[in-house]
Amino acid sequence: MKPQLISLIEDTLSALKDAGKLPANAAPKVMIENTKDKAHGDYASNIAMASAKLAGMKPRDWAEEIIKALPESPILNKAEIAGPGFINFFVTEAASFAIVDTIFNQANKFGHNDSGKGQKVQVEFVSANPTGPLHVGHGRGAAVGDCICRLLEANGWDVTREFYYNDAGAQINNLAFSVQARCKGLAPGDEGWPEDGYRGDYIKDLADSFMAGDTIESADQSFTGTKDADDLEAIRHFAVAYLRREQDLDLKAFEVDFDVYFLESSLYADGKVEKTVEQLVANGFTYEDGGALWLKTTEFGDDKDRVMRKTDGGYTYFVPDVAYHLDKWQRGFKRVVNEQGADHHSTITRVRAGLQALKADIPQGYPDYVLHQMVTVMKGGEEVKISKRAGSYVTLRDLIDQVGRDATRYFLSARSPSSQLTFDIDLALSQSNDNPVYYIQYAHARICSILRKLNEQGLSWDQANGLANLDALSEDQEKLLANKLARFPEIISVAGTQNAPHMIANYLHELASDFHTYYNSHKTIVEDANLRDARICLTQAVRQVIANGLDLMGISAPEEM
RNA sequence: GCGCCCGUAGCUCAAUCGGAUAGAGCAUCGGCCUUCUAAGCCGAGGGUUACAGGUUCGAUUCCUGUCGGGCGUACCA
Repeated sequence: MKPQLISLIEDTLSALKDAGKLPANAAPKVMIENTKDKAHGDYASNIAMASAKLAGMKPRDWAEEIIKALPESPILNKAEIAGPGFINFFVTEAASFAIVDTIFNQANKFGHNDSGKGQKVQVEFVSANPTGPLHVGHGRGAAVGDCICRLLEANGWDVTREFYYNDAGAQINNLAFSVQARCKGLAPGDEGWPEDGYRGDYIKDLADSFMAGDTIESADQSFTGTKDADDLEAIRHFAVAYLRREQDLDLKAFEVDFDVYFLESSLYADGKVEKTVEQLVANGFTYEDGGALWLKTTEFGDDKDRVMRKTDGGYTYFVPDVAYHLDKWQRGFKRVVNEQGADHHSTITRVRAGLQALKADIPQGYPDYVLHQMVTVMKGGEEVKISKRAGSYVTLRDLIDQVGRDATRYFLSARSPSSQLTFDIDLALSQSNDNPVYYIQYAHARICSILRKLNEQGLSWDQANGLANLDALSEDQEKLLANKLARFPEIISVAGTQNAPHMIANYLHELASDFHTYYNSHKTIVEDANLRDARICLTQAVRQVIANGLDLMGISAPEEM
């Protein structure tokens, strides 16, 4: 509907140019907005206010000229001036309800577009270190990241989901030391317990499993505990495999799948880290100081240079990160989105600086980042501090077990990623019936029940007859619903370009609300077969759009509740 | 100190990259089930959008400053 109105206005403007009322070189951008109040019509445009100066007239007078010059159109009932110079468009019923037919034709593809043109995009998300089970913060990353992937796919992109495992480096050493201490019967606080060791109970479970000689089967490897508490290398391998398996189970419970699990250790094994360092040195962006090798990140907007190679010979974390992103680029991903927690935002400058310093013709803003703010977990009216090392945190799997996958996904992705999020466990548990996700799912189930009820009454739904009788829909709420349905493609487009999954949640809630209101005031199964078929068409279209929207969030659309 | 994110109803959050009277949910109060699922609907109260300026036809949105909160500011990741 919007594109049609835009071209209508563009035609009008060029006619006005021909008439000499607008400079021929003027090219105001025509924008059509959704109205909040139906007294303002179905759609509105600010074109008169935006181009009044060009025409040398007052906005309202100019709006008058534009309206007079509007050609006749089958989609338009009337257009009128309002407020400071808005032009409000009142669309015909036929034009509004045409969306129902479109929805049936496109079914589960309704709302999708091909603006991505099948180009490759890689989305890296979660990327938790294999040093413990996934917690709520990872859950937010998983929910938001997966939803971004689905949105990109709906916008025509070829998406690769990728998880980067930091299975090398100091944190892993720390993990190995912690497990080894447990293997030797030590507990946190004991003499000999590693400083900053991981204290969680899962470390003890892990150690017990190692000492029992268990075999761990994870995604791409198998490793058996050697029962030798002095064999640190074996402990390290075992611990990483063990925790990877745990995280795989967490993700499976959340129904988040990845196409690629990328191991940091492989960058070392393949010599990619060394190669990256050599290139940076060759390009003259490094220097030695105090026994360490530094990267001149200040030449790329950082406030101080950063250490690449420590005095102990090991690389700092961002060096393999640069190598990793070079690898992404070389794999042909012209677009990359990294979804990660805001506590890691300092890596952005360093990774981008490193990529620029490689002189590999990688664009300056590469890669894109979506940072989600911290999740505060409330339980018993108190904040649960998330600390992996202290072992006190709410795991993602706990949450899914208690609240359910759908509700967990909804809570974690229904808010703007840039806003801090409070996850109140008690609220999610004790008032689970008030979870907003049920409100949306209930609308879907209700619509499904209409068809069941119809069958019980020995009636059937003649879809073709309904489509032929859409003009029987004369209620304001019906037109409101149709117009809301027509907005879905726009929401997908905007949410996709802005990496804003929460817009889908908001839209679905609005649509469900409009439907519930309609459902309560007008019966769908009425005597008049034409009206009945038409109403079922409308509600089934609503059902399709709710199902499509929930699918974008990775949430199920139940047929009954 | 510096950088990033944020500040909207009692609480948790929206507001489609500047639009008309700032919206939902929870909580509070009052109505609606012999009729398609009451996990629902209808209504009421609740706001100087932290504060002060600026930009323009128009600002919750953009700019500057102040205050307040979170995160970062490692030869941890």
